[in-house]
Amino acid sequence: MKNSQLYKGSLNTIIMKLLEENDRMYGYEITQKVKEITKGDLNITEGALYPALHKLEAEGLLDVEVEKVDNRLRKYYKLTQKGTTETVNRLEELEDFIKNMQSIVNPKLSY
Amino acid sequence: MKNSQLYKGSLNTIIMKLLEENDRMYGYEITQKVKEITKGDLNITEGALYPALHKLEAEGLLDVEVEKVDNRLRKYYKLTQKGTTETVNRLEELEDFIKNMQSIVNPKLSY
DNA sequence: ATCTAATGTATAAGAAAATTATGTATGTTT
DNA sequence: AAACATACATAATTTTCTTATACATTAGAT
Repeated sequence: MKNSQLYKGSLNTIIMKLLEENDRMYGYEITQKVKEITKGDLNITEGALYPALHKLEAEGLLDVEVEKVDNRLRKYYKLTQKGTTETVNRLEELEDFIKNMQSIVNPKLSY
Repeated sequence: MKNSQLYKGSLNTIIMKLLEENDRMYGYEITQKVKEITKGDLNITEGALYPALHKLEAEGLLDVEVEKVDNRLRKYYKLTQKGTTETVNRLEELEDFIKNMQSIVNPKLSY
């Protein structure tokens, strides 16, 4: 993991975006998916992931379904209706953020 | 200020990039420049800015020159040689970060 | 058979980076 | 005279993450 701290603050948005696409996912699955998408650049640690999931659930943005697969516990998370609405906002913010950061890196292209 | 927390962790990189372009800048000038570039989306607060500048200086990445303009104090910051080298790395990380975040937002374009 | 890695969740201690609030001081505009 | 802009700074608190640890099952390697 190239540990730049740039990813700070983006974890919630990442989780919500993945859940918007995949309907339901469990924690470990999210870490693997992110690792795959970023080609290993971003490895979400459990210490960051699980508290984030619990918080999103507490905020009413995620629902959880517990299942046992191969005798191992899995907690499937999915967006609530509120979560789905909120995801739209977060993704707008993310797109603005990306554009803004690009404007900063490459000011010549920003007009 | 649309306060998304996505910008968390990107302040140092923003400062260094601006200083790479503008040779020397003072704190207040940086806040105004960022506000301009992001069309008001990002307003860097003093409580974030000044500690960040002091830390970059302490790390030997920035040099400071104090001047008095219109009877008001200004502290001009510029990249040291070490800072210039480090800026190259930070910008690479930033570009990777942006690409990764784009892959997450728009997975259809990521192959 | 035994060990290591992978799968799966969780929390606690600490660090890093920000927000919020406050403080000081001068100059400009209404 | 009041409000806003310029210009710096710090302290208290919060947010978010890293690091370390913990428990439990399954798969693969030696």
